[in-house]
Amino acid sequence: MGHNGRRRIPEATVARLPLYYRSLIDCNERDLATVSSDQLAELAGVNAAKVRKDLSYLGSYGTRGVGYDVEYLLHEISRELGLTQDWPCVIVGAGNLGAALANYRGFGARGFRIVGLVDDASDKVGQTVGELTVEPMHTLANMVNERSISIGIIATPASAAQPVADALISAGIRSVLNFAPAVISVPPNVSVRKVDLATELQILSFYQLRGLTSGPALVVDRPA
Amino acid sequence: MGHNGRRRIPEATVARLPLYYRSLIDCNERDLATVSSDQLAELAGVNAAKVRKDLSYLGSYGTRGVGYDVEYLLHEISRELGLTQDWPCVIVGAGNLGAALANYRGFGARGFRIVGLVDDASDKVGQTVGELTVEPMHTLANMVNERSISIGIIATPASAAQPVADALISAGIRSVLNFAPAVISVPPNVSVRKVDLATELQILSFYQLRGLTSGPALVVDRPA
DNA sequence: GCCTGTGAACCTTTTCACAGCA
DNA sequence: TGCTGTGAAAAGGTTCACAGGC
Repeated sequence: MGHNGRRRIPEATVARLPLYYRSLIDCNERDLATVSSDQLAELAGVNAAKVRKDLSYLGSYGTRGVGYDVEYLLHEISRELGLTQDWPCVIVGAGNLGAALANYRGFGARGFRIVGLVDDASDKVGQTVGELTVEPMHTLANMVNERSISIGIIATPASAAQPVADALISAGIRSVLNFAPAVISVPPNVSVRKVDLATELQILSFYQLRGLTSGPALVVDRPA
Repeated sequence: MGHNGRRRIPEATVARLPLYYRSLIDCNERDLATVSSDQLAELAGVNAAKVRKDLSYLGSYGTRGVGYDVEYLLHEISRELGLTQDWPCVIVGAGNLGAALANYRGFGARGFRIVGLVDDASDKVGQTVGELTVEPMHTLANMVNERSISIGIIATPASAAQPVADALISAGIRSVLNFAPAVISVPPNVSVRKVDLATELQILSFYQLRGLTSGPALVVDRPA
């Protein structure tokens, strides 16, 4: 089984694990017992060498000549990603985006439940969004504590992003998903991921402008 | 001025240009005439060496001992990103997410106007969302043509993503932003960027689980 | 024969460090 | 002196290609 055991998993690999996870769920629903790196690659939209390399960082979970046991690999990846446990989330900002996120049934369901929705605008506080009621900012620290919230989602305008981040962090949050189009500064023990719609569109426009394509874009193979 | 002239801009650099763009807008609003790579780095949340390298791919637009002229650099980056022109977009999927995106005033405004909202559900068609009316799928090809749409935004459930992508592409779209949690296959002359909330949360959960932080996360420097 | 696991080659990206110009 | 522009070094990520077990 080579040197394997406890090597540090590269960031690029971590970023692809959710992709494999989703692909394996697919396999499972189609009652496949095993998958090859080729099949998994196709489902995940990457190439087979990458799949094998990535999975090898987790351990030697495949069988030569056969492939990977779907259930088993699914279990291992879930464990690595922490999807066997619950991650209560709070959304700050109950505007269009915040409300949509609160209602969104696409959080891979597993684990990431929205348990709080916060906004400071007095016309928002008290409103109902799905099963949540909008609560005022000053309740944040208590909320995080009482509901064991571990992830904060920023869905405010850019100008509010930094103060909101500060508030989340001083409430004890150490993982932040930022939808506001602004860079936020955080201490080194806090993770931030950002999702920026304008940025994505601008990248598309760059390539469209030149008749080029972004990425390997080798995600081909459709007949037509 | 070195070898510069028409070197190909690396993808990693392209992905950061929107960040610089936004930072420069900030500078402009604060009436700064010039900005150094250090300042720009701080605003964009990257390091100064990267800023200089990135900007050097565009040309030698800085002045040694001084920095970069804000207006001028802003103009150059706008041009590179194609923000001097209009990019009409269509959103497919008028659920929570699609509706939120249609209303979202955070597309960096410039250029990316949503000019169509499409959904196939008969209870959605005809509804009004902001200033848009939901139109049925079969109007897509005409719409793309008549309104010169260049970017398609997929905001459907995962199961619809591939057929919707196919429809967009056969309508002539060559840039796709995919919010559905599914991999879509496209021919090599089409760009796809994806935004996946579940993926982002799972990456956060991976690092939180281990008490680690993703990325360089050196975006520090806040007093406290 | 089939498919994994993995060194080694290769390519991209980041960082360093400093020459060169204002 | 200050800050850019850029070769060169280092790090990180991807792909190749094949040994090795099923």
